[in-house]
Amino acid sequence: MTYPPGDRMAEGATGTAERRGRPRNAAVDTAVVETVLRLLEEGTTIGDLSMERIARETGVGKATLYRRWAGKEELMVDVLRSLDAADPELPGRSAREDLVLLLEGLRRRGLAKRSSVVLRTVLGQVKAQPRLWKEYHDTVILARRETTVAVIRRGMATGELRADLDARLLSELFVGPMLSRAVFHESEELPEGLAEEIVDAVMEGARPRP
Amino acid sequence: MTYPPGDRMAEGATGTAERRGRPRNAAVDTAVVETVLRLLEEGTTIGDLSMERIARETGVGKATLYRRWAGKEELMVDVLRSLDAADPELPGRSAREDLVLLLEGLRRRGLAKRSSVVLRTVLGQVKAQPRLWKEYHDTVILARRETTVAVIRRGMATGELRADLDARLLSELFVGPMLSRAVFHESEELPEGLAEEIVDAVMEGARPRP
DNA sequence: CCCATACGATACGGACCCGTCTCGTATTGG
DNA sequence: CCAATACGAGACGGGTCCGTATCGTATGGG
Repeated sequence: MTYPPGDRMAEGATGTAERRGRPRNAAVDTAVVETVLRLLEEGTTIGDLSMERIARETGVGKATLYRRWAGKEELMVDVLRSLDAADPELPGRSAREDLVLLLEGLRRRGLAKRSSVVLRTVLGQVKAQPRLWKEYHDTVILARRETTVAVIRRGMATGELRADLDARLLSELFVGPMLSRAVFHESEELPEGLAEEIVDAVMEGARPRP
Repeated sequence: MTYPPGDRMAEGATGTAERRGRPRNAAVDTAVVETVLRLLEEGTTIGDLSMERIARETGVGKATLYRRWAGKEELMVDVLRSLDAADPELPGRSAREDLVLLLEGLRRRGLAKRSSVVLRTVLGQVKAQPRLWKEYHDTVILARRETTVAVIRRGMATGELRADLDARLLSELFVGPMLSRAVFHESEELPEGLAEEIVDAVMEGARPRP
């Protein structure tokens, strides 16, 4: 699932592309990333994640790690990539349906300890690891926002949604409540049906209709 | 501003309450907490914060730290406490006004690097430091939610807000969009007037009114 | 067959950290 | 004045980590 890097060691230009000796064991790449995810799920901080420990827990030599990644940061970037979940299919029949599907995707993601823990951890390391943050922000956060904004615009075009509001603001009206629950609270607070509840409530508004 | 602890060392019950020798320098308590906040603002991870470094950067002996706090976790709890910002005064004239004030408080908080960075950092350490999380969750997150829910209920009672929705869900409709911006995006995305925009949009709903 | 490379294991020097303790000095109460 | 405590500085033993190097052993390509 992970797709670790090609060879990063390249000391000189000596490298003829033809690799000669024993080939790398691809299973190791996967196993390492899985170990990191498991440790994160179990509550380990990025700060507490050492290459030494990762090697130990994977049952692998340190050299095997350094043969693949130049350091912790490089490894982490690959770990993040491995979390890229496919966006849900959006049938496009109605804005409401698409929005519910999007939020439902978020809800499931919040329920999967794996991504929610990683999410929190990543958020906490933003400034310390600008590369990690940029990677995550650009590939995950911005991508989701663009998808959502596109749905909003379609809804505006069909008259399903008010066209007099900023599309991005509107998208966050839908997404924000689900995200804040996923990030700030616990998984018991992400019950089934929450996606519909939020979408319908935002659609109708908080003010009583006459 | 910070109010560090009384003496935590209490080895035995020997402690007669009358303190004899040189009294502690209260300025040190403040200076230490300020140092930690500064380091966090500058992007230091909790994991990279060592007692040794905190002492060094504050210009203080390690013993001085350990005289006040039993360890890093205790110190961090006090750091978090020092961030408790007074909740804004809620005049209670209308739900809309109160909600705008609440969200405006969040916006300002997101703008203050100090709290937003600490917020992200804390979120990232949740599982690794259950005590920290509980402290933060209970004193900050739950308190805010309760305040918001109270406002919502008042609005329901006066007919300003729909009474057919769960008050907590409704509160998150208002708070979530502001929070998700503050946490996931950058401070340029927290423009003046955002609080009103969100409140009004949620009030009216996303569906066109007839 | 043979040589390049991968593998797990482990040792290495250097860095930093923890929490305690000991200096010499400052500052208080009694 | 004196006993008690605080202070900055830093030594101390014990730990973990980093990134590199070196084992002996697998496992492939040419």
